Amino acid sequence: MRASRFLTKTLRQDPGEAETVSHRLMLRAGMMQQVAAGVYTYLPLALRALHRIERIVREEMDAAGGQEVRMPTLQPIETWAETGRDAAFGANLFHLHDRRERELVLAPTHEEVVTAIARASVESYRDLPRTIYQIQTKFRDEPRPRAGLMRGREFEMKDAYSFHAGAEDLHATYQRMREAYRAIFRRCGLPTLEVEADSGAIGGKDSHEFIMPAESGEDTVLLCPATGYAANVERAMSIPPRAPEPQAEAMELVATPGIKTIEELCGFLSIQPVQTLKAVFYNADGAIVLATIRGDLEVNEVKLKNLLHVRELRLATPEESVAAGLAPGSTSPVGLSGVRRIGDGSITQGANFVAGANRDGYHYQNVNYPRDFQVDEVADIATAQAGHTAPGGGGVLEAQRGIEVGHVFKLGTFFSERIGAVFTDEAGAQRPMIMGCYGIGVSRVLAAAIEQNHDDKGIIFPAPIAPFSVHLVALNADQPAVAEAAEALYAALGAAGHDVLYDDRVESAGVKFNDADLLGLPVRVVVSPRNLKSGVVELRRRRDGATEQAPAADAPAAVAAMLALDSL
RNA sequence: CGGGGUGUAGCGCAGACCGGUAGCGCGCUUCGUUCGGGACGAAGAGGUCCCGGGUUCAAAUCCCGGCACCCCGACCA
Repeated sequence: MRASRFLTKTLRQDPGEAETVSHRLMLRAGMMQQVAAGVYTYLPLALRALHRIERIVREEMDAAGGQEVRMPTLQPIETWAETGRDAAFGANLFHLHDRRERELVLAPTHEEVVTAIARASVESYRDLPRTIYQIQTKFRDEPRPRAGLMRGREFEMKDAYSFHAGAEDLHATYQRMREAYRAIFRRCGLPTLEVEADSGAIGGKDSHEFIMPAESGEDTVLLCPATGYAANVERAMSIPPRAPEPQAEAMELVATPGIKTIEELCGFLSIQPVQTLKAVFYNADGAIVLATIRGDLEVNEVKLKNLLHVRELRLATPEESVAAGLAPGSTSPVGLSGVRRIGDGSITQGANFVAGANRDGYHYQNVNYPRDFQVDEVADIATAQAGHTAPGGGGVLEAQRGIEVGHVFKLGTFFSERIGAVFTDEAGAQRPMIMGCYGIGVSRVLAAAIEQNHDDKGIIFPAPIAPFSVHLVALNADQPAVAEAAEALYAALGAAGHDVLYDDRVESAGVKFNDADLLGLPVRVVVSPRNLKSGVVELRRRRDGATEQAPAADAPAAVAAMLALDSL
C-alpha cells in the first residue's frame, strides 16, 4: 500500500475526546472513527489488524475441533423470552421493531440460537461432542461505553459453544479450549494471565478469564507468585490477616457521639479495623439481608449474590434499613432478627469486637460471635485483597489490573433444558446436552494489544497482528534515484511475502519518521540519498530501536529476520 | 440512572463573566527556498458558533428547553 494513496492520515495532536492510551493512539493513527458512543468504524489499519487476529483465532479454533458458522444478529424477542434472558439482559439488550411491529433484538450473544442448531443437528450420543463457533459483531447497550474499543456497544467477538453427552467430555473440551486460548494469545504476541473467574448466575462451577495486564483495565486480578494461584478479585478467595483473640469479656455499651465510619471509630477508641465488625444491609431481589464482616474487610457482592441466588443485589437505602429495624450510622448484628443474616468467616476469627449498637451515637465493645449475636449462615463473602494469604497458605497475594479479553466457562444444561436440546443416550434415555461456552473479545484484543505495546511516540505492534509488517520510507522521494530504488524495493519486499506500507509521499524526514513511530509497524526500512550513496538500506526495529544496514538485495531476508525476533 | 465536564473551520483550542462585522495554532491549496526526527517565507481557501424557542435595535455570548459526546460512579450471563 502506498501512503500517498492511503485512506487515512495521522493526526499531529491528540484528539480531545480520548483519554485512554489505546483510544488516543488509534484515533491519532487514523485507525478508527467514532460514529456514536461505543460505536466505531474500523478504518483500514484497524481492520487489517483485526483480520490478523481473527486468522489466528480461526486457526486455533479449527485445530481445537471447532466448526465455523454465522448466526444472525437480528433475532425475534421470542428467542430470548424462551429462556427468560430478555429480562436477565434487561436494558443491555437493543430492541427494535419491524414493519409489522414485531419485536426484534440485536444479539448480545448467541446461546439460544446455537442451542437450537444443536437441537436440530444432534439426535444421539453418537452425534456428540460438537463445537460450533463464529466471529461476528455483538450488540450490548452498555450503561457506560468507554475508552474506544475497550468497552463498546457494538464490538467484534469470537464465541464458541460446545455440546456434550457427559460432564467428563465437557471437561476435556473445556481444557482443550483453554489450551487453544493460550495458543491464540501467545501467537498474537500478547502476554495474558489465565485466572479463575466468577461464572455468574447461569454458569456451572468452572470458569476462567484471560486477562491482559494493563493499568487501564477494568478488572483486578489477585496473583500468588509462590503458589501460582490466580483469580479475578470478584471470585478470589484468601486468608485475611489474623485478628487478636484475647479472653472474651463482658459486652458493654460505649458512647461514640458522631462516629459514623470504621476509621473514625478506630481513631476514637484507639483500636484497629481488624478489631471491629461492620454490618451492611443489602436489598436482594426486594428482601433485606444483613451481611456482617470484620471491619478490615469488604463484602464481595458477587460472592454474596451467588450465595443468595438472587438476580439483583444492591445496598439497601437508609429508608429500607430503618424499616428493617436499623439505626443508620451504627448498624449492628447484635439483637437483630427478622431479616436474613449472613456472616463472613472472619467473624469467627478474633474476639472482643467493637460493633454498632443499633442506636445512634453508641457502639458495643467486647462483642463475640456467637455469644452476642447470631447469623443464619457463615460463608466466605469477603473481598480478597493484596497482602492477604493465598488459599491454602504458602504465599501472599499481589494485585494486578488488566483487561478481560477472553472468558471460558461450563454452562451445564441451562440452555439445553429450556430450548429442548436433548439427545438419546446409550441406554435409550433422552437427556439434555451439557454445554460449554468460550468467548474472545476480538476488537478488545486489539485495544488491549495497544495498551500493552506503546511508548510516548506511538504504537508498537506485535509483529503477528500488525496491519503491515514493514514500513518502507523513502526520504526525498521526489529525487528520481530514490524513487526508483524505493519502488524496486517495494516490489521486492512484496514479492518476498511482506505486507508493506510504502511511504512514497513528498514529506520531510521528520514527518515520515514520526508517522512511522506512531503507526508502530514492526520494521522500518529507509531508502534515502545518503543510503543510496553507501549502497545500502537501513532497517530499524520499532520495539527496541535496533538498527542495521543491508544491501537492498538482502533487505527482504533481513526484514524477515527482524520480524522473527520480534515475535514471542 | 446519579455526579462532573464539553459542544465555535478537517483537528486542537481562545472568544462568553461584560451582547456590537468570528479568531489563534496545526492541517489544507498555490509559488519559492529547504531536505535524515513534526522546515521557512509569501499569498489563499475553509464557519448552520450542537438544535429549538425566548429577550434585545443587535445573541457564539443572556434566559428557557432539548440533543450529543467525554470522565467518575452505579451497571456490566
